[in-house]
Amino acid sequence: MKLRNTMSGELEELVPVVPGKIGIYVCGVTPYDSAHVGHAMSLIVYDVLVRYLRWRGLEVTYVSNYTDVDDKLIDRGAMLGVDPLELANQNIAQWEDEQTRLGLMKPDVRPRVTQEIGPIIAMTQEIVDHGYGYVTPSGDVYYRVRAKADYGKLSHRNIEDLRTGTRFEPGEEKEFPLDFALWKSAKPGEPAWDSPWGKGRPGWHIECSAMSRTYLYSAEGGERFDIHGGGLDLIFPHHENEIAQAEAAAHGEGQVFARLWMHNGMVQRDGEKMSKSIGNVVSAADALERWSPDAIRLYVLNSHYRAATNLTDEAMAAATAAVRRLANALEVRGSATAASTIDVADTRARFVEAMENDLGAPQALAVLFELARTINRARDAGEDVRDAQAMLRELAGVLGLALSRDVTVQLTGQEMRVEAGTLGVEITHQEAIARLVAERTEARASKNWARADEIRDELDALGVMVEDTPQGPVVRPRR
RNA sequence: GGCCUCGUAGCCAAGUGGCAAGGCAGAGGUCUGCAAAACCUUCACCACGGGUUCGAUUCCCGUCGAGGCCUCCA
Repeated sequence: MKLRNTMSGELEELVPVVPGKIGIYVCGVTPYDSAHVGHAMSLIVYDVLVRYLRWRGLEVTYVSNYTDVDDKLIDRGAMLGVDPLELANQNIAQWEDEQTRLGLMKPDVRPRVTQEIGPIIAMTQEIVDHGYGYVTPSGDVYYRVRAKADYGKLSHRNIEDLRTGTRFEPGEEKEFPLDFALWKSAKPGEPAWDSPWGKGRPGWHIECSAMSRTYLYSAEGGERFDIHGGGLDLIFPHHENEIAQAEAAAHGEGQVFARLWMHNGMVQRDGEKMSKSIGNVVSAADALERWSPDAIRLYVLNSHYRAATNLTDEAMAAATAAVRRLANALEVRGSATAASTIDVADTRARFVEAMENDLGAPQALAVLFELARTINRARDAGEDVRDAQAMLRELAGVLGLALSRDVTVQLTGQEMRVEAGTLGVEITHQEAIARLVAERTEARASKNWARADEIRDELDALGVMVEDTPQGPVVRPRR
């Protein structure tokens, strides 16, 4: 598989550090507020990467963190009058619930800064010991940017470029404006932990260097792991600094740490940046309320992960309809009278080819749509499409699309299939619906079309539509 | 100001130096009691101006426009 490496800017073959295994670290959120669709997009991208690699037989260790103590959390906590650590807990709990609803796999490890203080202090000490960090009289510890000749290699900047516009803030004890905090001494009332430099807390970037080391370095792999991912906006300074810290701790100038850096593009809303000030931020909760998990995922996968995507209501409606199209191709209708002529191996090969090329989910999706059309056509021709449907379900599953999650309900003695999952809508009034559907079936049998149509309107009022198939009526949530 | 992306049909969005994927929407048709679903047909002068080339949407330069980073950000 080839992936675009931000470090080199080139497509690079993914060669596992340890054969057969892949270690991935993805930067998660700082939970000072609810998560939004941008966070969802990011995790969907890496979720699909992990699913794909596992499907291809690799043993993947997937780590994604929470930065649960940080300036913004402290500020927000103070504003709301709540304990910042408690605020983080609440937002993490909400976000984890949303992640589950979005169909995101749980990472193998979800480390939190507050639970990794020991390893963070240890790494900070190593950086200081190796001459890349220094301690100030107030008990802050800074990273000495100028100590590292290749600082800026990820974001392709040099220290002179970066220095433009920076200056010392009053009261800072830095040697150089670009130096960044590894450890911050505690102010009164702030969350704090004991350290060799007094009470304090970790700086922003150190946690990821320390936690990826804890969970992804291995005896065979040494001081490196395979993939580090996150949003494009994290390239500088966050990821640049992670590299600097990890390499300083490892006492190396050559590239160690993550072998391949992946960055996903940003989600825009109606062509504009999502921002609090514009008031156009779509929260994960908003998104889950309006659109199905599959529609959100399909929307994300429809564009390449590195590109910025433009979230519009129309695009989401299109994604919703597109999900339905795939789900419809999985329905069993009629009985087959002929063997299948569909080449599922070819479909699978084209899917793999698309995914191998820098996670080409848009093209992989196109392969699925083509398969759906082929299935529908073959089904109409009376072919046995079960193998093709199984392939469609399998490949959609690799992308994390659940497609239909049909439930069959047995009510008033009549079996009726109710498809709910594809639209993420709960079906209510099941008994009334079942009764009306049964009555409509009778009306249709006696060619009482007026009554049949009237019942359709009544069902519409209950939020569902009824579709007649050779196997009987199917009830779906109304669009 | 510096670094870096991107500008493709009504909308979302792939992609390639040699007649432009896919989805949604639209139009016509088949099927259906009617619908729905499905199938068939149809729908693009690839921002603009130069250049390189036998040939560019694809490479290079410029213009305009959008976005990211340079301070917190998925």
